[in-house]
Amino acid sequence: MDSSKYDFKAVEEKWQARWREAGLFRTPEDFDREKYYLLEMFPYPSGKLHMGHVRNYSIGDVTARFLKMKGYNVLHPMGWDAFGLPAENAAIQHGIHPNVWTRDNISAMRGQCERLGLAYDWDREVATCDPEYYRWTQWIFIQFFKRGLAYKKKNPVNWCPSCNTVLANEQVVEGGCERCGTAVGKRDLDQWYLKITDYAQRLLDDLDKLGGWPSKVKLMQRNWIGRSEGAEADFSIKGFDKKLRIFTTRPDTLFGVTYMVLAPEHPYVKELTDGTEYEATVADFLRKLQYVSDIDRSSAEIEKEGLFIGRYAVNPMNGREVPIYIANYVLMDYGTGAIMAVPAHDARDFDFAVKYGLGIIPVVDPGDPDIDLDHLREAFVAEGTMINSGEFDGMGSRECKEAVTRRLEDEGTGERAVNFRLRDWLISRQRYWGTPIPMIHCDACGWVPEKEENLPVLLPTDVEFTGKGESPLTTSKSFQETVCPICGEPAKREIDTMDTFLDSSWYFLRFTDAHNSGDIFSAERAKYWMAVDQYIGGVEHAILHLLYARFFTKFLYDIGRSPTGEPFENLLTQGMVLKDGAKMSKSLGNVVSPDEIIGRYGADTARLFILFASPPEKELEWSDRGVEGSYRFLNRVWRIVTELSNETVGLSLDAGATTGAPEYRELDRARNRAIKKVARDIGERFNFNTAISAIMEFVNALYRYREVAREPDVTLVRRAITDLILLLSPFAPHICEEMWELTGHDSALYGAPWPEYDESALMSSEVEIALQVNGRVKGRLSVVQGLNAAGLEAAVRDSGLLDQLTAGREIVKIIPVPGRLVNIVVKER
RNA sequence: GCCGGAGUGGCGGAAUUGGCAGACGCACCGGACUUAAAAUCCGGCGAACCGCGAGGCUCGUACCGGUUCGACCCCGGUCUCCGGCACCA
Repeated sequence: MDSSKYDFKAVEEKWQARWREAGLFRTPEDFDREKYYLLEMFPYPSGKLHMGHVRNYSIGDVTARFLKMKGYNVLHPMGWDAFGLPAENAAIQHGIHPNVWTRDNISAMRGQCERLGLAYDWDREVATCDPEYYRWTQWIFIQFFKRGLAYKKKNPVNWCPSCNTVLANEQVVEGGCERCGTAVGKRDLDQWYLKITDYAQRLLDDLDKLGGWPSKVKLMQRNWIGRSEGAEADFSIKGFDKKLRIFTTRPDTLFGVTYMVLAPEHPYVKELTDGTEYEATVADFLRKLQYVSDIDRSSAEIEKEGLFIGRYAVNPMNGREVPIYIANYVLMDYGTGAIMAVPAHDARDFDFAVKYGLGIIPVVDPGDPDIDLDHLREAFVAEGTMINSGEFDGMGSRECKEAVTRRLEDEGTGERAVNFRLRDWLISRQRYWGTPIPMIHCDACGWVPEKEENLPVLLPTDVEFTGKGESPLTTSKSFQETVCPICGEPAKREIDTMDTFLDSSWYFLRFTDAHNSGDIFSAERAKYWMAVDQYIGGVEHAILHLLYARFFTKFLYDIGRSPTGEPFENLLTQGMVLKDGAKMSKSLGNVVSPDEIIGRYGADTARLFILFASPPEKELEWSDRGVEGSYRFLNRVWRIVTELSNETVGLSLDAGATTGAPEYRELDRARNRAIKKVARDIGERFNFNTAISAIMEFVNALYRYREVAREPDVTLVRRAITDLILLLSPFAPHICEEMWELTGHDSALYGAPWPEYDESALMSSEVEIALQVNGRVKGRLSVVQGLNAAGLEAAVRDSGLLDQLTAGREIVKIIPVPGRLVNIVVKER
């Protein structure tokens, strides 16, 4: 063993064992102290951690250890998002029960966490597949059901033919399955939904309260919720007694309507065409559409297709009769499933009108001579002045929206309306390894929830995993056959399980009271710990997980359970870990395994590098050289500490006077500067990279001191290395514990108080300022500390440097900036 | 297409938010130690030009322009890259 290097393997194993034995990371239940709830997004137990996890948890761990040192009562738990498809696939492919596979993975990953030195309170560990956990997921579902927020509906749903299950809209990415990429089709299925749309407005409004969230994430959620303001209007249909209701965000353009479009699935379509000459062609069109929707939808944009259905609608504004079409570009599940088409002022309608030779009537004048209203080349969608709009002519289009809406309301032909893009959340999954939906179907009583005292509804074990056909739960008779909780007659259990996003929508609440067997969590504990003060995870969860978690929290708040309406006070979205400019992946062969790095350099090095290489929210480019640099740095610390401590062990910090030598003051200034900067960078800015560079500068100052100081001041040195160990300990806890012990401390380093700094030691009596001429630095001047502007200007004038700097040019003015510089403005020649 | 974000040395990145651009690290170069190498310690390191030299001088934060005594930072425009949404009426 090279004596200039520390034995990281021995050191890390030693301290991990000690921490474990001492139960050091347990969270005391001390409600009088100021709390800090720090949480990293819990992982899916795939089997091993990847570098993204290491980054995520290193950020969290440094913060947790720092806050603990700052005196907070810190809750820092970890758990497992343990339901999901890979476990089931393992069962199908290797014949391992999903539960066994999952448990094995969890213990492997827990071991990795420990080897990274992560200070988690494992006493609060939860796995969403624990019956004691999913019991409460089921309980929450029943509360939703009781309040009419969970319902079953037959609907065409997104179906992944490869995963054999339905997908939420959110899980369809560019027309393909989020998980496997297979083209998603449509199927008519009876499915459970959660009525998240009831919360759309609040989910939107409360984003404004989340000052500690990245604006990017808030914007993504805003767009996802997609609030649109406008109006609904009734068009009558000639020879038909029902009105056709449409939604529009542009009521101002009502006079420009030249045709109407219904979604092909609109219920009127059948009524309007049955028995007419159009019946056959319409049926044909629908069949074709079904086929189209089943093939690759991800390829860019689909050509707009439509069909006249032989009927005419009457414009409520001006009585104009316009033809009614059906077309693939109108969706049944947004608005009313029908639109008024204004080709002059809507890009989609314009395309369609051009293709089918339909009229284009401009009603908004852009006031731009370059735009020829009679021969529009594209739709004009911006604001302008109304034309061709009867009494509204000359009005600005913005006021016109209001005016038209008012007229619709006065005449009873419409009203103002708001629509959201957000749809209700489809939560049924035709899978085994998930939380069973605790519902029972009784022929007499309909859908009835399981009695709460009977929860959890356990996953049965007598199932077969074939990977074909329906959910494995269909193979368990004992599971399906039950009795109705209301009438006691034989009844059947729901065999679908829940989307795993439900499991992860409330786990942060369970951590506050993880093993409460009588209740979801105690009100007292939740009140103390909630909300999560800092949540840390990848941006990929910016929409789904974070939106669902907010929704659940609001619901639990409404029923008097959650003490807060928002779960996460502050959010940090960390960037990806890249290698050679690309995301690490097996197919690219650029994966760096955490185990390998820990084995070669130790956990302290891995943590240090990953935090030093880049600020947390940015992408991080993996660099083997950089890792070596971090390793070298730790060894450099080790050497100076062991060397200097030989001379200072056992010395009291209060001992002796210190010399006033310049090198003394310089080292002491470096120490104070580092304490201040590291605290600020960790605690306020989350800039771990600059915190580490501040520690490096401090170490460099120590080396410089050793180089220059003829007679090292032992008190000074001891204070410096003590504080150095404290500052570095959140980043590299193992080596720091070892050095702490080595330098004669007998108490644990974990949780030791963060050092104080002395502001006055940061000041030197003189400060060097820059002398600029016309903004360019031309010289320097030492002046006394704390000089105001006038004093600074006088000092420059008295210095006798002006003539030399200006070279005889006329001085226009002098701008002194205290503590920084003086700019002398001269006339250029 | 719409909405966001970002462009700083050979590389990762700093810059107290309008005040000395390039902290810290990587890579590279030089010196010390060594029989030698590695390791370590010390020093150098944006570019062009002038000077034997100490040093001087100009340019430089994607590009063009503006505001200002002073701009990586603010404003207008352009380009490139990344991310989100994508027929949402």
